[in-house]
Amino acid sequence: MDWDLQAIVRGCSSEASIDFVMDKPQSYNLSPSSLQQDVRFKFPDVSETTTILDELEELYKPFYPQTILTSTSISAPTEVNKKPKKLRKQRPKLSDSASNTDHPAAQPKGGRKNQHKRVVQRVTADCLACDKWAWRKYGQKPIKGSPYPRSYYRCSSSKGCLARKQVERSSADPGVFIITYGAEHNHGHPTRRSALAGSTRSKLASMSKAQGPAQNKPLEPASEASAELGDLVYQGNIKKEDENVFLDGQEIELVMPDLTFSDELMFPSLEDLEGFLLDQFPDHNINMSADDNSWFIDESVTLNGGL
DNA sequence: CGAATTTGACCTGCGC
DNA sequence: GCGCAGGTCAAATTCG
Repeated sequence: MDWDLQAIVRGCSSEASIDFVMDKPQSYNLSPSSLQQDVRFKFPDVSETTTILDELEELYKPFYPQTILTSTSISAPTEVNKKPKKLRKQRPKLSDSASNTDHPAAQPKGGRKNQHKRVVQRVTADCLACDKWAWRKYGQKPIKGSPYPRSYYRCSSSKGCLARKQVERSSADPGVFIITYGAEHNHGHPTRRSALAGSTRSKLASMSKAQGPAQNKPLEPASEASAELGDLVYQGNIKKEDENVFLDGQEIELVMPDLTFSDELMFPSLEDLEGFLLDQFPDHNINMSADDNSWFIDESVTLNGGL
């Protein structure tokens, strides 16, 4: 068996779930009492093994609504102390706004202390639009050693949200964008409907603009404007020989863990769970049954090519 | 006209 | 202490 694919890896780093062609049609079955991850794989060159739930939790922790946080690493939302309007050439000392330190993410500006609890993702341009948060660009800087500038975004979904993200095109692979998330949202994850009504400017407009006056920019605004939380994407060739699976010649381990966790911990309401599923399985049809409290995700692969 | 983006200035941390 | 680099601000600009 041998096929080319674009594997959508859900999670990050060493271990995650992956969508790929199955010999037999497969469906995901998630009950309200447990979420069962169907597939987990591990890269052989990574020694430390964590569960996919750890990865997912780590990945999404900064974006959880405060009410469903399971970790104490994220403080309760605090009122943002808005600094007084600054004059162009007379900005107040940052030490003046000492109350900003109430929030862990409200570190002094311009510094590099705000780098704890960061989530880094590598995504392709196709996957930049997976994020359902609304982001507003507030800066762009050339980065030493990289031909591409880094763009800075803050969350515009909620007033006072301290969530930040940086989007940078990989110098090694211009087709890959490196997204770094910092701070955390102090509000709930927007539903798909609300996200669609986001505040960002039309991507098409930016795209057309990118092809116009700003065409010499290293990083097109269209790409950045849609640069949102996405899945980690591996593009490669998967081969299956007997019981072994190889990704670009490297053997990967496929395991079927029996992992469960309480949805009550993760999703305070059915709507949150539905939103989560829609985000996690955007290419699947999610059938929700109120009778038996089950969610069925029809299998449809996000692959290029075939057998 | 309001909102998002652009872009130069400003601020801070870090290395030397 | 100084300079560099990264991160943020906010006026100007652009766009729907």
